[in-house]
Amino acid sequence: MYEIEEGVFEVYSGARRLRLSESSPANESAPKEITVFCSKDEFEGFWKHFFDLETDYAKIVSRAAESGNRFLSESAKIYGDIRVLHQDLYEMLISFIISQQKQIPSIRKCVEALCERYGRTMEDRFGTYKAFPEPEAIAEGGIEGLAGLSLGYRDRYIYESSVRYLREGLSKESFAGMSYPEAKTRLKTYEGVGEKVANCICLFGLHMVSAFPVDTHVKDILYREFYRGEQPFEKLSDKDYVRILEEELGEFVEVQGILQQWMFANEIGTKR
DNA sequence: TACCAGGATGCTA
DNA sequence: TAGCATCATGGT
Repeated sequence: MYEIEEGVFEVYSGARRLRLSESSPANESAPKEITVFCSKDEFEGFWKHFFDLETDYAKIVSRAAESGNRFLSESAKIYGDIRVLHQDLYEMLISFIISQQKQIPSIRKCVEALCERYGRTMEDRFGTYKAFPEPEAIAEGGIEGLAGLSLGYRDRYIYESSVRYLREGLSKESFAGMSYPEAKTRLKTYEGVGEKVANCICLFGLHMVSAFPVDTHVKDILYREFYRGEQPFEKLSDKDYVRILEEELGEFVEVQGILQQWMFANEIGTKR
């Protein structure tokens, strides 16, 4: 999501782009009005599902708001309008491989550079733009074709994962009928995909909202807001965080990935 | 300059 | 299995 001018945004997914604007109503307590600039068919056929508009989040928001945990409650109240998007699987695979050991602005630059080099040039009513690359383009370009994009050691992971993605004909349908733990296990066989990245792909690429990615920010949250023990932060292991999650957020297990998004947004203080 | 980033991997005990 | 070093690169 990019804000290209005040109140005007662009959203990209795969080869698609959507422009939308938000306007503040005269009555400040009324919800903001969103205008999407696309055909009704395109909205109903793609973007409505992309934004997960079929799902009623109100119950989840109110449950979280009344959870009794100060931080979770606050996060739900402030950021409960953030939805877990139905994003493209390959795009999530590559984007989250890039994300490891990088800051968010740097991740964004890398993805843009990758699109610029390997994405197809697309055109809509607002002009031309670059799509997210197809796996074929990355595979054909070879590992050397990824040089100069600030990818560092991740270039090999991106290339090899792209080749495997093609060879196995991977798609969202490949995971149909698979449980969240089964999907995560399969994803972790890909180069450069560990526990955290696999969870992100499950959450954003497969919409498995039980997935709860634990990164550096989430570790801070879990320790500061949920941990009841006496150990110092440095002493906690990954297993400890899994235990904290089960004990403190177990009642939300079927939607905990959604709560993760709200708390993450609250932690980094931006509404993306 | 030193340290850290929406971590993953391979080696060692 | 747990703990640790190492892996590029950019930002602070």
